Amino acid sequence: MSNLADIIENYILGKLTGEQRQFMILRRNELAEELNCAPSQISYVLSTRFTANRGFVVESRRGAGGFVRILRIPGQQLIYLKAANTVTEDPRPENIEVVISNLENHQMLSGRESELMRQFFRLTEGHWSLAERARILRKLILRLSDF
Amino acid sequence: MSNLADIIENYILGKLTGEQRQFMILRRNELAEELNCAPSQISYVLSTRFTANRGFVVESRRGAGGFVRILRIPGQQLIYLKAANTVTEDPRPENIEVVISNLENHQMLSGRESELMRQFFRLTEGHWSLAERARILRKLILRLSDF
DNA sequence: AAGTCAAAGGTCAGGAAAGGTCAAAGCTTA
DNA sequence: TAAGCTTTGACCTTTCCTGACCTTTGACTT
Repeated sequence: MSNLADIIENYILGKLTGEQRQFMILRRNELAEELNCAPSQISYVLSTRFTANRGFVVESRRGAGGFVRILRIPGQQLIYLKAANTVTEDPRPENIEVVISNLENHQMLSGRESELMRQFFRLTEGHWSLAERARILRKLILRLSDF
Repeated sequence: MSNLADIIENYILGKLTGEQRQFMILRRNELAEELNCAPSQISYVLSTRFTANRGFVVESRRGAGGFVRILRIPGQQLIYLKAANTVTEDPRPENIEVVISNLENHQMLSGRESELMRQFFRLTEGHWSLAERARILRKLILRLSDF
């Protein structure tokens, strides 16, 4: 029960919870060297353990001065993120309805807001590819989490 | 009454109750090797004996560094399981009475239920082998834990 | 300003190491 | 013998980890 992935996860979690931080920044290569592993292993852990569904957002920049920033998201925003993640690749009306009414149930959307979204997708049915509709719905939701 | 499945069950139960732990972690392949059986047999025992209804939760992870974690859920079902395990191989009336009244004391059997069981064994005395009576009593008790 | 370079981080396929499943054969017992 | 547990083995899925190769970014050159 202590493979590399766990060690890396604990290292990061330790920095986050131990120091009561809402975020942390690290250099991928540095950490890899410190923990004696391949840099890609850090990426692996980030993508499997620090997912949006688990309440994290990972941002990064490449090139000189590159970095990886890991943020933990507070509860409410998490609900939006989870909702965005339940949007399927080919969102049929039922899926859209599930997502919207779920948000409404969590009181993350007012009645008027949710009705607005419903109408929006009803009225634009067949206008874009399903993948495009998915992208739009996700973005709409994530946008909401900023207000 | 000591086939592989029982041995495995007792091994795990021993670790749990003997060391007063609320959980234990094991490697499926390791344990299989130690007990000289097929790994899938461990899975079999876990899925048949360490069920939620009997007060356990089993979690696992595959792949490198995989493991199996067995947790006992504090509470009621466990009492049934313990009772079933105190049934001796040759259950004389005294043993049966001890088991039943113990369950009654723990309020796991109503007065009517325990009387039902008492009568049942009284009325069938000498009908089967003692081993068979033991098997029946255990099953009765475990069945109760499912409700 | 444009081009070049070195220094990040990202991706992905593939091998290895677990554990999971399931059908079928083997036992036990009524 | 029928019913119901046990066991096993063949095959599947998941998770981990690395290395080769790709892309992005900032700094330096010209």
